[in-house]
Amino acid sequence: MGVDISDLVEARKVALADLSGRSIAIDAFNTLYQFLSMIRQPDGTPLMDRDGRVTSHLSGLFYRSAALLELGIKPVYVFDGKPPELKRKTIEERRAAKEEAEREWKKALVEGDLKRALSKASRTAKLDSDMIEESLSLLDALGIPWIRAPSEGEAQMSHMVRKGDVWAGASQDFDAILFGAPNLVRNLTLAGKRRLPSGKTVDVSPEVIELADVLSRLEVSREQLVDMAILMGTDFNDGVRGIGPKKAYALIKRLGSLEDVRAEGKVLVPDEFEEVRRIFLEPEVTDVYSLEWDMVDHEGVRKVMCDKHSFSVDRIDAVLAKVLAKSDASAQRSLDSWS
DNA sequence: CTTCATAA
DNA sequence: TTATGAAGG
Repeated sequence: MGVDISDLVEARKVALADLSGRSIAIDAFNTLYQFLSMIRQPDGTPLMDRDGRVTSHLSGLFYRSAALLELGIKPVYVFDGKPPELKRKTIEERRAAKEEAEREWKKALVEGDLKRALSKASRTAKLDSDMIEESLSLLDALGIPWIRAPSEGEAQMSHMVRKGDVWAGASQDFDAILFGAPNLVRNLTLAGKRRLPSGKTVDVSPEVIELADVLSRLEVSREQLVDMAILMGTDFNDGVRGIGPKKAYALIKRLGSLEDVRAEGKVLVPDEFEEVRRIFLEPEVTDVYSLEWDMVDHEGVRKVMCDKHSFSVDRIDAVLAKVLAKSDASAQRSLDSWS
């Protein structure tokens, strides 16, 4: 979820190939949830290994990561740590929504309504600690670095972009903008198309959102953008009833800050606004990490994907062959540059 | 989601 | 070559 400021920002469409040579910190939870909700059979059943364990997240993580490497894009996955206390309510609401979706999925199946079944199933995605561990093993085997954030993954990712250790953060959520990431990539997907719940396909291409561009267009500071988000509602507070992006923008433009909005007395500013501000402006992050992209451990990938999780050896090998060809080529280029 | 096979 | 649908685990 996160904050929906899509109406307030402009994104620049890019081709995946334009991102070649860049390092990108990817919001791991956001990405894995995407895979878990989308990679399903027509009745909503996720992919599973021979032991009945869900493998949709591994399928997505493997094919996408391999393709990024092949394109010369250097991914680092950033996992969430302990959520801020203020997120508790959001987490509980999501859990309840998943249970409800689970019931509706089963109901739709009984009624034989496959379209509705798939749509409901996609909202039941759950990421457990085993799935996270499996994902980390796969990334290790692929030679892709990962980081466990002390708290919010998006905060950690944004911190790394701010420091210049990576070029951009990647997530479907806009929160990285509020956390101060200078560059955010959305729709970091391979296929240029996405199937909607309706069954229709729409073109989607990666897009870049620049924090500086957002702020200069709106003529606000990041602090003011965060204040707008608090009025609209974030993962850490309920928004003010009746206030969306337009009204939040108008209010902050006219009055300047939440203190001033409160002083005017017309809008009931959320009580916890100062704490939510601190989450976005002074988040808990770490500088203890190393970004190293290693050689792909072919045998290791096979172990995780094929031995443990029933993926086809042929398919895995075919993808790895392309990645290895690419890394051999770059190794050759760097050797050439010495001569 | 990405890949694969098949059709236009 | 591009579009579409089924399969993948």
